[in-house]
Amino acid sequence: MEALHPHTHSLIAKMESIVTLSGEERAALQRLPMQAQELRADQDIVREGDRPTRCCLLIEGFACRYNMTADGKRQIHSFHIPGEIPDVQSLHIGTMDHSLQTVTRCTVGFVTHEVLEDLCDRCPRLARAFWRETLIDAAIFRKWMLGLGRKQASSRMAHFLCEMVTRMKAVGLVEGTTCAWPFTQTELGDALGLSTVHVNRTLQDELRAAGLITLTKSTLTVNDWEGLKGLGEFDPTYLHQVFREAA
Amino acid sequence: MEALHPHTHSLIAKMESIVTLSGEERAALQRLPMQAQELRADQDIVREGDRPTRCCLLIEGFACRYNMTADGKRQIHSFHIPGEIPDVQSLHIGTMDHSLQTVTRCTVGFVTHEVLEDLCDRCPRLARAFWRETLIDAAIFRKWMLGLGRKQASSRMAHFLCEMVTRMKAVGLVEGTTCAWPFTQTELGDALGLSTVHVNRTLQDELRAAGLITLTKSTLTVNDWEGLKGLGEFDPTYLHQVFREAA
DNA sequence: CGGCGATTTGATAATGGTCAAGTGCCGTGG
DNA sequence: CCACGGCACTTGACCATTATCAAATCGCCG
Repeated sequence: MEALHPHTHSLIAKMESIVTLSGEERAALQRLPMQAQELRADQDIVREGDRPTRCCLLIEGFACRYNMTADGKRQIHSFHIPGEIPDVQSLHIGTMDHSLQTVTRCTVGFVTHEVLEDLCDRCPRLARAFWRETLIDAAIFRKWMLGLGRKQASSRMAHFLCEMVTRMKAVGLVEGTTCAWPFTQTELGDALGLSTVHVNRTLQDELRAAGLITLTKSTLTVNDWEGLKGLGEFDPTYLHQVFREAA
Repeated sequence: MEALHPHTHSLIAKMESIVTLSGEERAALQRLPMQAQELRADQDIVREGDRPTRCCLLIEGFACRYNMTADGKRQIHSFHIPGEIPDVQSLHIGTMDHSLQTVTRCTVGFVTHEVLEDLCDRCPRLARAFWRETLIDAAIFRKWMLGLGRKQASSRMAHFLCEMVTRMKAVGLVEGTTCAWPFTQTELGDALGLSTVHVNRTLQDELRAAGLITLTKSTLTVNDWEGLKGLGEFDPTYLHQVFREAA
């Protein structure tokens, strides 16, 4: 059975980072019918205005959700890691008010609303877990808003790095103090409300110069977790994870 | 029966703006056991770090939720109007990651988690409606993030005005093109990520000068809805209301 | 009438944006 | 194997939106 759906490992890892699953619930997730698909980087999965009839499970790779202004500026409001269903909300809200896009090459699994609703009916605790996940999403938005509205570029950036490392750690994507880093500086800017130029300068002058991190095109190493946490005023409580904070 | 709980009128008006209620559901809401209380302006109802065992129904008046930076700057991430339960999420997320505060004098009704969970069990469609409400909340956050990260002060402000008028209209708080306006310029700044001074200048130089609005301490009149909408790039779809847009 | 918070206005400073140009890295094709 | 092309990153110079500091006025409530 399991062999038929190796795709659910990341889903289960993610769910277990925010709730405790029973054996039955785990089994139900493992049997979740889905249509797997490979996608290239920078491809829209659903767009603002769409009325999807299925949700997208991110099996492997990274994705983001964003909105755009009339003059073409983009604001990314969330990044998604393997195991997440970035658009569960489409179950309850018909029309997309934003777009979902791959950041890297991705493996995704499409699950119909019908299947998910059936799952929620049969396993009310899973329904609550999905609700909980959307609520944590909203909590992340709130902290980002605090940064966008009231913090300096360097602090905002440090907070963002702490958040991503903590979330990745929860699903086993961090090795010691190092993790894969799939984001370009342009994407960082679109998430932090900064220009690419300023992202670059902030990384150089505030984070790398202070020895807080080592960041290459594809890898992030946190050299001084306490320093980074302090600069970003990061407190992981809002992620409401079952297991606490990265080291 | 009804006489015992005149407090549920605004709740029902709000619920009906986002879902269609059956008679039974309406009755269940009307009988909702709660402890009513009067609160002064600018009083915290729950604080970041609390682990509340009840939710707060806003019966009359306006409230806001906010976070603060270490150096005391405040970011308001939502305003709440009568009929809303700003902290429903505490049902599923134990620890508050932000604070809830009155903006004006308020009448609130405290409903225990127990009572709300029982209500959700007995009326699954109401549970879904609450979920839906938290999702709309998140949609509002996303649009605010677009403003905070990527729009100019004037556009952000115009969008905010459009949003509030549209939401108030949905629960009958708008008279023609005029509504009560309970927010100070400092509160506006804390919501829009601007200094009070700049809020004032933006109102003067961009919105009033262009004849878009008339704003006094306590009243807002929209003189040019289309102009305001245009400036704010406002499209009410994201509010996912059952009845569309203000006039 | 007095007092205090909210609003308004002026002057100056700073964070971060824009424009421009150059470097480095990596995959592709000859 | 090496040259080419494109994209991401980097750096410099200049500019603009918005913050900060300071002070005056308005308006409401007691």
